[in-house]
Amino acid sequence: MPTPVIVTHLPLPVPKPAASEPARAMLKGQQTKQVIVDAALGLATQIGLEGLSIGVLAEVTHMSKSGVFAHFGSREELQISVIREYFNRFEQEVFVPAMREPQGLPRLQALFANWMKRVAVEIQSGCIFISGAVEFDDRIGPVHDALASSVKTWLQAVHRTVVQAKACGHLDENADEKQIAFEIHGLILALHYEARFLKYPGSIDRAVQGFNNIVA
Amino acid sequence: MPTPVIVTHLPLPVPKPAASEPARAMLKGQQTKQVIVDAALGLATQIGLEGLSIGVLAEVTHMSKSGVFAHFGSREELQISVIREYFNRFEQEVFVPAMREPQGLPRLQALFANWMKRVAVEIQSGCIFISGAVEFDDRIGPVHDALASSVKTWLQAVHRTVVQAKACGHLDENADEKQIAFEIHGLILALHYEARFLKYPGSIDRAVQGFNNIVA
DNA sequence: TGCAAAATAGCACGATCGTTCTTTTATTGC
DNA sequence: GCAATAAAAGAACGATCGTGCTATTTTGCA
Repeated sequence: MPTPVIVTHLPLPVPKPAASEPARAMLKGQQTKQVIVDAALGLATQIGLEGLSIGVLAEVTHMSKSGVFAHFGSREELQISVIREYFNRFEQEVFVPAMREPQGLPRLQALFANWMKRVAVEIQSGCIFISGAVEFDDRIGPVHDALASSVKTWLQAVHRTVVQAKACGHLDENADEKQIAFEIHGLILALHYEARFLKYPGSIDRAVQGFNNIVA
Repeated sequence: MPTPVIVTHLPLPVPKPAASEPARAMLKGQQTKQVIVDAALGLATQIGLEGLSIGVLAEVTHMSKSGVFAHFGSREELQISVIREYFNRFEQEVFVPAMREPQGLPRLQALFANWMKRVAVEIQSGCIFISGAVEFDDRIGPVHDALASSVKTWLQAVHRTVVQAKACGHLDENADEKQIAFEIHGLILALHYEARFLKYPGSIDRAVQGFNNIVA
């Protein structure tokens, strides 16, 4: 039986892939924009999307403020570009490799393991899906929307993977898929909170243990 | 067997209780300071401790910027005052009532129920123990320290309550108390995230269900 | 009631913010 | 290589920020 391919798209207007084949070189403007977004992502993970300032971004990239600004037209557009970049990396690093595992519990375990691995790195660098949620939870506008739809897309992928695992008979037949997805999310959030903010050791092991408790 | 009285103290230099008996009226300065802190707490829960600005705080309280500023001497001191106020209210609302319940599972259940009740309100208003953790997770200084020690004090109280519940034989004898405290924290964080940021309905029920799964 | 002290206001400072406009430099297609 | 065009820089704007200094008002006490 062929396992259906499930692809997750970021429900945002994705600009042209900017010529994927390496033969067709990126225009100068496009590649400096990429440099800026990379630097902005690095800054945003540390100090948050709201802490992102065009001034320090210009310093870091050795450009003028207006030079940086011209690529985006507004600070909000810059923030949205950062969110888009973060989502793409997250997808490539966490989602895509897990999809190569067989459907069911193995795939769910891989998904959680990859997620954990990523958060373990983010204990040092920060996670804008978490910090952004706090910064934009009571605001409206395009930045909030871009962030919320990215997060929802990801959480839906988690939920779908749980549903499949149950459908494969790998979970208790009385299991509530939404409940399991909720509790998994909680483990990740607690790991991020206690490890990054409180500097508690052993949080990773506790998140792993929590996952095993849930699927058991 | 007498149940030991457990008191939680905020490990910060607490300023004079400012005359607890109502006969001794508060000095004018003290009571306007209280008004300012109240307003600041209201602002900080919504837009975060970092979003707190003396300018808008002066507007809200119908005072001059310097009038507000003089009560604290620095923005950091204002933020610390807000944290202290938040902690006190949290303690009175969540911790103190639970301590009136008998030790063991009933007290743990009351603690979680009160915590949930508070977070349910904070779905609208925001929680500075959560937003503050994100804002100050990679910063150093007195504000970070005040926030971290407040949170640690609270989480230790939760852990202690779990230990007591197990000691009373109300939990599985193989239960890991730290693990349980970790998972409970995760449920609260997931509730706050999914209800406040993503506006998902039913998050409260899922947190309750998660708690029941843990203690079972 | 008057006087010292506390509380508040007023004003200005340097810094940083996002943004706009104009000018200069670099890159592209022919 | 030249001309058209894109990219980057430069300078300035109004706004807001935390904070310091000096006046003015208000309070508490003898």
